[in-house]
Amino acid sequence: MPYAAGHRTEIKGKIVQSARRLFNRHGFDNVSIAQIMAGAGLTHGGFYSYFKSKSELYTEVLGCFFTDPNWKSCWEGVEVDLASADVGPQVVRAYLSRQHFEDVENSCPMVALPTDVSRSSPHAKRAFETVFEAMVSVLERSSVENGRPRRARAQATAALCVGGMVVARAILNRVRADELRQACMSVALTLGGWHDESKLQNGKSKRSHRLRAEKV
Amino acid sequence: MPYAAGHRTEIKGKIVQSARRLFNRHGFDNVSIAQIMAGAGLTHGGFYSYFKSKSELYTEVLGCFFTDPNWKSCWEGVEVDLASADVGPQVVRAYLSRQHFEDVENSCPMVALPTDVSRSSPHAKRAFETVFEAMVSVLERSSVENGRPRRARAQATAALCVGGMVVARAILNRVRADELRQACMSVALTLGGWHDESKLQNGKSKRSHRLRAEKV
DNA sequence: TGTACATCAGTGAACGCGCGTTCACTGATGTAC
DNA sequence: TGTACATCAGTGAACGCGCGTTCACTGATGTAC
Repeated sequence: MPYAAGHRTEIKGKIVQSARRLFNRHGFDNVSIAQIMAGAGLTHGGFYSYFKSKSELYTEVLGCFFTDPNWKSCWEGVEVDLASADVGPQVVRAYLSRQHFEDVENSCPMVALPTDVSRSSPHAKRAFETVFEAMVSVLERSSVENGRPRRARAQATAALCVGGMVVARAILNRVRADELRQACMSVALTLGGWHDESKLQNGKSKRSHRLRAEKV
Repeated sequence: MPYAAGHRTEIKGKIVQSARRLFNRHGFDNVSIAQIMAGAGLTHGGFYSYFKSKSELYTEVLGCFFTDPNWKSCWEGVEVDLASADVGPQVVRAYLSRQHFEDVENSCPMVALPTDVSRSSPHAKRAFETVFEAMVSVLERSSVENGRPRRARAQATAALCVGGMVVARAILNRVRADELRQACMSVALTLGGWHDESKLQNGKSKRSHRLRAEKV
């Protein structure tokens, strides 16, 4: 038996990562199999020994983010510790960060590909749902009790994070995009109970200043 | 001069409407010019006497919704009166309604096409921005003063409406999608100051019941 | 250690297809008389 | 009212191109001796 045991697994991983980068940048339909395989250092012909079809790749790519234990590497430099009690505000800040806004290639697929998924197979939608539920679940566990249902708040917070990023990337004016991210971040932090209301009213607290200075 | 004066304007409108329906359903890239022209009752060859290129159509299609005085027709059966003082909650309810969720063809392009736009030309992004700003502006004017900046709240509310719909359409489970819309609607109404907080805590008010009965 | 070999990962030519775009032409139209 | 006509909206064949997918083949690999 030629080739080491883990060879195919390793190559398949390279193909998925190449596809993830290209899909994030150009969408499902504007990426050819030849491009994906070239990104993995291969030629197009070998693709079908790894996947039944192009659309089968969609599901695989969606699953490799957020639910993947290595997802943190996608946001290098942004600290998110899933074990921390502070994970809620950390996720919100990382998700709506300038870094995530700019790094389209390593973006969360919920930001880069949601409408592509809504036009895709039930398999892709299920994979998307899993990623979204994982995010809601993290936010829910971390949110502060305030009399309103935690789950509903967590769902709205997640939708706000995704929506804020999707819209910020679709508008032309960069200043407005930044303003939108900040507005969504502020409201999202309040929803989870991680933000002092007084800070939102005047924006003069230390934390607000720090956030602005860091250009988060 | 053969053909009446308004003939070309009328036909151009038909092409744009056909494109809007097809783009909403399949995205920019999965719709051919032949399909668009067929939807307007024409053949593909005539397209280039109306538009310089396919991508020029994107801008035109984005502009025809929301900023268009006739946009209301897109949500038949959902009452939204832009002159009303109550326009904020009306827009939120209509936007996150089941009807809007289901009627992909006549959907707001911000829900159906945001990632397509983020990969498109600056022209398309500017058109998207105009639509989004129009929505923010309506929400801002209608929102209730509560000590926090109205504009930031309006921006977050709009992002929440768009994000909630985008995610709801991308997940498989219909019940979860409904749950998500409701959660986003509830939070969005609170953000604008149009919702009694007490109603959110137990969901037993008349209004909550009416909303549920109407399956909004 | 060196060599011959079976395996199978990867190659690239070929397929049918539909796309965006162009253009010479057709024929429906309102006008002039 | 009826007819001949100039205009130009719309047609459809044709173009080059890149796509997803297939498949006969090549050659790199680890193993057996």
